[in-house]
Amino acid sequence: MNKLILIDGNSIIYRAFFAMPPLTNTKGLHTNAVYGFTNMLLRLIEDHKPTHMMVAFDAGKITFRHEGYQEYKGGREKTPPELSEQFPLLKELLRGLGIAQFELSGYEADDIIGTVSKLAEEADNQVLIVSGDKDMLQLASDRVQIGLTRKGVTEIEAYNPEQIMERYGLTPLQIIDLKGLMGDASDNIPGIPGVGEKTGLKLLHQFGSVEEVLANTHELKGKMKEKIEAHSDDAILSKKLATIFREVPLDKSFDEMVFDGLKEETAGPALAHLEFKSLLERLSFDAKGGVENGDDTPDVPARELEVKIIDEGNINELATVLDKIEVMTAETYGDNPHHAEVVGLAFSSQEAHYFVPFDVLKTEAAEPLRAWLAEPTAPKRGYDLHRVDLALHWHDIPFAGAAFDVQLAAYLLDPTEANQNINELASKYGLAGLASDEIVYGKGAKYKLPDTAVLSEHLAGKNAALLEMIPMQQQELDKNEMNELFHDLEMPLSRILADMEKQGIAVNKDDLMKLGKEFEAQIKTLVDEVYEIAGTEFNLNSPKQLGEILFVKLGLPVVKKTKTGYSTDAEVLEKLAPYHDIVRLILQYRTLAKLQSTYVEGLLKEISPKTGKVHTYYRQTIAATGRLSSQYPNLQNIPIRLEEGRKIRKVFVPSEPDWYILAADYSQIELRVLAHISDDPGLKEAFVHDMDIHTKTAMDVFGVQAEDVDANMRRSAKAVNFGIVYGISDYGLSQNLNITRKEAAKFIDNYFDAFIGVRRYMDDIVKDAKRDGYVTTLLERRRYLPEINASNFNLRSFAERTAMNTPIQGTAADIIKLAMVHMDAALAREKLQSRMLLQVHDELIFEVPESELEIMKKLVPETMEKALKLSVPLKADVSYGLNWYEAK
DNA sequence: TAATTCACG
DNA sequence: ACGTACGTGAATTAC
Repeated sequence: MNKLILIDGNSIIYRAFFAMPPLTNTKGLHTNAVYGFTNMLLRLIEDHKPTHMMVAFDAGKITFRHEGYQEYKGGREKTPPELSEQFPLLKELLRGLGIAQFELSGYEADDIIGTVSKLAEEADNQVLIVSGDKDMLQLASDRVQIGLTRKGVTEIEAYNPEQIMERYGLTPLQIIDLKGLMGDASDNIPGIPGVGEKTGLKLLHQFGSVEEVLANTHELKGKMKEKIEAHSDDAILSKKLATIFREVPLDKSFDEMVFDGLKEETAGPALAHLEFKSLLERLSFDAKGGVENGDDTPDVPARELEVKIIDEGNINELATVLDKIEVMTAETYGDNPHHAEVVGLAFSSQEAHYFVPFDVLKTEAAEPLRAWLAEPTAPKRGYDLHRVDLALHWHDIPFAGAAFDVQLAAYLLDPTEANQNINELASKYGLAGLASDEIVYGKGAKYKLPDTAVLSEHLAGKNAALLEMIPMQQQELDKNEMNELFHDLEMPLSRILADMEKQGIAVNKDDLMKLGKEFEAQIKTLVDEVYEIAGTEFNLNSPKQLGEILFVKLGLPVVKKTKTGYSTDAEVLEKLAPYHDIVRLILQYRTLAKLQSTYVEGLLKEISPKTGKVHTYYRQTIAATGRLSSQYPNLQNIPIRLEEGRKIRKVFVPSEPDWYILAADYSQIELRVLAHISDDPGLKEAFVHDMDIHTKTAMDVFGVQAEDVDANMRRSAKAVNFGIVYGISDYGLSQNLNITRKEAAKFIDNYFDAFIGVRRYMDDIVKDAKRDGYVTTLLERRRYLPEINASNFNLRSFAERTAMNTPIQGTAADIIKLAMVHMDAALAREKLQSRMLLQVHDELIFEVPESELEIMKKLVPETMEKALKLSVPLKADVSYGLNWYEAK
């Protein structure tokens, strides 16, 4: 017989919150209620040894009870923020503890519990319901006990029907009648005024039910009779409201509630994350989930898996079952996939695991396997296939047909926790028994590859985890309506990115070295001058030594401090420039030193000897907003704002003679997106007429005509527009414009008066985020904001600004990604030689043969503008030249 | 490995 | 009262 524990999550967390003294973790989040809740859970598990557990939560503010009675739960005190911020923490912890949690929009936790307990007792199981709410007593039966919290939260008093009879003289169902008569102030259930527990019990002992009481009021007298007769409707309504609904359409089975003990590998990290050290000790769990073993010898993975190790002789065993292969994992070595070693590949079907050492993959006998890898119609599922594609490419093994990338799916499901490796993902999905990479390989300097037997089994373990994970992720993608985003945008994009990266962009090495020589000479002069003025030689790159010179030796005023000492950043130096000639020189030095080390030397190091190009690596799972990031080298931050730096762009050239670099960038994409999602009439009109948006903003904020907008007004308006996109704060704007906070606040207020739709958007999106715990882009990309209800001002404000910014930045990212997918298709469809090379957030860069210049000048901006239909037009400007500098 | 600085959108 | 603008990556110093 099974033993189920069903917990009323909302009720218990409330109790715990008020019962426990305040407690915060090092990040400033309150954790006392979660702590109390956890203590109670551990106690329950120890005392009752349940086979199944489930925590139910209320979902949404409006429930079916509001249909008949809109004032239900009206007038209730707002949940204190110190408590609301703990809900996401609790839910995350429950996942780590392996305890199921249910919620269903429109129903309360007690309805879910009522429904599950009904099913459970019908199936002959034992049930313990845990709550702080006496209403639950109505669910008691010979199979269902009700545990009510006493005083604190860890003490629980269990009731069965006999004990309820002893205590109240009522059957469980009569508890509903009692509440019908008494009402409940906290839920705003009226009941009959003047009837409390005592009178209610007396009436029920006499008549048995609310209906009988009302039918027999003639047997009563005095004030009591009047009140009951006057409020008979209230009593009926109250009884209805107090009745737990036991037919909730829950699409859940008991299997989903199975609890087979706390697993150290998931519970440990979850408890450690909350900084519950005492609980970790009590359970003697390790914060890392018990994966540390203290010595260097690799552990044998927990799962015993049989792996067929493939060699030239037995490769047919794999070749004949390729159509059954469901997942693959490639073991690569090295951070930069363009230079990564490939150690071997593991393939798994539902029946068997295979490991192919890389040397074997290169043999003639492996041709069928290589053909399968290269075949676009043969679907590949795995983790970070983009990296696999690149690594194989540089070893001359083509790869195609990526159909499901677990890393990418994880990124969409939670972009802030995406760079989880397979092990972390596996524990997230409750799949145990995977040895961690650290154990198998050792970490840091001790990193070394284990022998084939250990490695192949480890990879097979990963494959086994992937096999189980993929359907779970697919289900979650379905639930979040992210199928299109995943299958039609991000998956195709990952192949396009790989193509761009393999193509690379040519760099004129000689010119770059010449530029480096020029910088070197200028830097030398500047350094000498600085030493001369300072009267001593020191390390100009050291903020510490520089601070010493500026603020101690030269006695300049300290403008700003950092954690470790004086700040010497550009903003500070600008302020100091009037005081001393040395400061200008230092600023110039900084500019040139940056260009030299990052862009000349850095770029030179990245030029491939093989291709004479740089091949960046776009990362698709880093930025929380949905943007790409670029590494080895980063080609998304090549200088442009200052002329000295902009010259760097001259060395980026077409890779073929008589070709051109063509660049197209979206004009004001983020503000256009804002106009669309805020539906602000003024902003929309500005873009429909393609006005200069900063001038238009200045006109509306300052209340002047276009011709009266001076440069300063436009500059301020531009800063306000930036601020709006970033999630505005008066403080941030005041810093940016170097004005007082009051003046900045005034600007913002004027802006919101002029663009009321934008104000409404900002208010609504923050409200939505507080309600849902996440925000989304137009294409349903999602970002969770667990700190949106934090009581810590800084944490909460940051989350609020993120809530405002992410749908804007993220939708812009969606749009250019769409444009890239469409552009890739267009180049193929039109059979063009032109190649897409780079993406820089709102800009696409191509290399184009002269013969295709005319068509590309039209096709690129057109494709970009049509990527997604908004309520305002999108605009893209195009230009071209002999190098990236000229394409401006 | 963390902190600081600075390049980009 | 609180004290930050949103999102990245790379180079460098200092611990």
